[in-house]
Amino acid sequence: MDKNNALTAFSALSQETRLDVFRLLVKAGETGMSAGDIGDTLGVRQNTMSANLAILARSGLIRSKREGRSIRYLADMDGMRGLLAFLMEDCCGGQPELCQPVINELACVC
Amino acid sequence: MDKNNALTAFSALSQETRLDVFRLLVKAGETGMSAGDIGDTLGVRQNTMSANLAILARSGLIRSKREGRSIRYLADMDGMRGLLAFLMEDCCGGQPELCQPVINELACVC
DNA sequence: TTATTATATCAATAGTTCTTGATGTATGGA
DNA sequence: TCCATACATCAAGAACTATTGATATAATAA
Repeated sequence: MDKNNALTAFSALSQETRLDVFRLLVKAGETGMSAGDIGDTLGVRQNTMSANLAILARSGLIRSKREGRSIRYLADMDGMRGLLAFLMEDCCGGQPELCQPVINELACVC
Repeated sequence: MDKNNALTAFSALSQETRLDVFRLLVKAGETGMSAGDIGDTLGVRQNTMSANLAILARSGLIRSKREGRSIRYLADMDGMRGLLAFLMEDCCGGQPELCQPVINELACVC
């Protein structure tokens, strides 16, 4: 993960539809969802959703798998991990107790 | 943390100077850095940096403390925790093992 | 008070991003 | 082959964002 990857990822998450999509796919887990179902669930037009899914996919936060006529999208947890690691690199000026609560909060929602 | 807070935060991190500032302040830890030192370190003009610091502060990712003529900025780890918790809410379709690696990666850099 | 240092705000321009209608491509069924 | 379904791409206008020079404010020192 370099700086440009990170910028692309944060930019991807800074738009309402794409943030909704990512959170929906986080909830969906390994199963993921088809592009059409995502669009229907969020009430977003086909071409708008397709453009936004492409942006999320390019950012490394989601991946896709063609299944017949549909394409299934899934949250990419490796991409997410890389992003957080980049962001928190050398964190807290050598005082881990400052960012430990971040980790704890994350742990408890899983 | 609601969706608008999250969008504001990701938008704040999606611009190069602001991402640099946040990572610099993460490294600086509790000590933080003055606005001027941040600008000098990153080679960004005064008014541009001021505008970018204001955006980061409004996003809840950094906070500030006036000290005489200077203003000291610090990464806000509570804000960061809230953002991650929002993003990972109800994650992994009930299968915690999928996002545990994210947490582990974070843990080891502290 | 006047000057200096440190930072913030303003208004305008330049650049970027979003959405949309229209159209293209891929897959599978009749 | 022809059609329907599922999704992607394109071009253009609208909306948003970033940077800049100029200026304002806040704290302090002379």
